[in-house]
Amino acid sequence: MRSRSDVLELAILGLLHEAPMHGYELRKRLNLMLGSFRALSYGSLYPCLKAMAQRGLIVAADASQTPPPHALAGKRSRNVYELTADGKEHFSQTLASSGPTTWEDEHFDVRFAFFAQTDAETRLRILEGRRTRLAERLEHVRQSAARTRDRLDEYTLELQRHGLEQVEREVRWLDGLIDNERGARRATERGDRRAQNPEPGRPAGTEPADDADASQH
Amino acid sequence: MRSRSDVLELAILGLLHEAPMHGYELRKRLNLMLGSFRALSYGSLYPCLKAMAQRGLIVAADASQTPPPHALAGKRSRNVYELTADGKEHFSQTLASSGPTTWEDEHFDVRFAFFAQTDAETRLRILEGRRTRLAERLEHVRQSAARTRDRLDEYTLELQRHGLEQVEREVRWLDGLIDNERGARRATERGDRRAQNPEPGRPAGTEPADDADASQH
DNA sequence: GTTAGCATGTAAGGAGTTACATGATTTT
DNA sequence: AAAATCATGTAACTCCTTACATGCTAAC
Repeated sequence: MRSRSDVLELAILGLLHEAPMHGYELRKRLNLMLGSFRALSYGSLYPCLKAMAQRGLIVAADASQTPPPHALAGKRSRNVYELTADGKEHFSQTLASSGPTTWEDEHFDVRFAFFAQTDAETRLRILEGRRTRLAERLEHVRQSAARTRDRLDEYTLELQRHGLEQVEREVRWLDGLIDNERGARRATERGDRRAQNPEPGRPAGTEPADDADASQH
Repeated sequence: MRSRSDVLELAILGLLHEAPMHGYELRKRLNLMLGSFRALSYGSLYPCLKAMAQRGLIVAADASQTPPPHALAGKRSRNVYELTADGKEHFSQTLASSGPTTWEDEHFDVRFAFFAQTDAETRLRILEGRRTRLAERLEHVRQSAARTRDRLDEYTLELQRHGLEQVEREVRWLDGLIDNERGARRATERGDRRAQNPEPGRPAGTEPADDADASQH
């Protein structure tokens, strides 16, 4: 019963799968990957790397191997990590899983970020799971909102409305993605070569002209 | 240097300010209030109540005072809490503050939930602070996205695009609210009696017919 | 009368942050 | 040579969750 925050671990495995990296850089990529904010601290990252190295998922290759731009002799700083065979194995096994924890808030983003390396069936199962999860929430919130509506002031009401709208939007986003995946799958089953690369693209109903206001910075 | 999660404390103060309550009910209201998910556990709530009672912000009035529906004699369960004078004082002082922590993610929602009891100037300052905060994020993410765009696969790109869009939407929501507050303030300054109650309403550009798709469950 | 839900609490532990301590490299 | 930024790490502490332990009340 592995605790439910192998999230960080999975993210690290995934990034190191693309290319070896040292902690500092890893952190920046990590912060970008997940919606992008909530800067992960070194106090989290380094201990995690250490533990993963001990478990044999990654190894710290001394910087002597790959001399960085401005000649950095094999002194001692810059621990460049890379995946071991075990690490690769663990990564792909995790990517193949699609249990209920997969579509929880924190997990979902990371799993989605590695969809390009996830097989189509798993992708679909995760998207559908997430969609169901959000729809449940929506229903729950709607009902309790209906029960308490008249007792609330306008600001609280507006907050609730806005929260609801955000989740609704999220559900529609998932709907678009699911449609795309289904389309790609049907095309593949029919042997349509052109659909080999799923192209998540923009889900239906999301106009690219959307940031007209925001682009005026 | 009060730790930055008086969030829970503030929320409790606010709810008890409306009406005395026991922990179990408090928890339900609490979970509704903030976007509505991430159920707060008893393991958090009860110790917090205890600590607040010790600090003299709230008192546990024995259930004997308000006998619930089906006659629950003053046995021992149902600790109904209410604010003390100190608690009320602390609450209104906190509501009057508008420091930088105010517009951080977790704080903001709670502060907004109590806007009806916050004076107009503070409301505006918090909204503007939050807006600036989000705009900074947006800028930061946009730039690092632009730097890494070509190296990313389509799913990661879509995730980034979606994240960006969400924040943009949030900014527009705030813009609407700020406009409303400014309008209400100008009206009040001119002595316009009709604008006494700010009516946050729906910010411009947010159609109520929005959940047409979602209501088909 | 037994199951389900209301109600309160505690102990252990997970996950992450802040603050500190250190040193190398690059820029000014 | 000073300042900024890259880079790594540790220790203490915070906040919260899970799991446990307990007992009352309502419904079937």
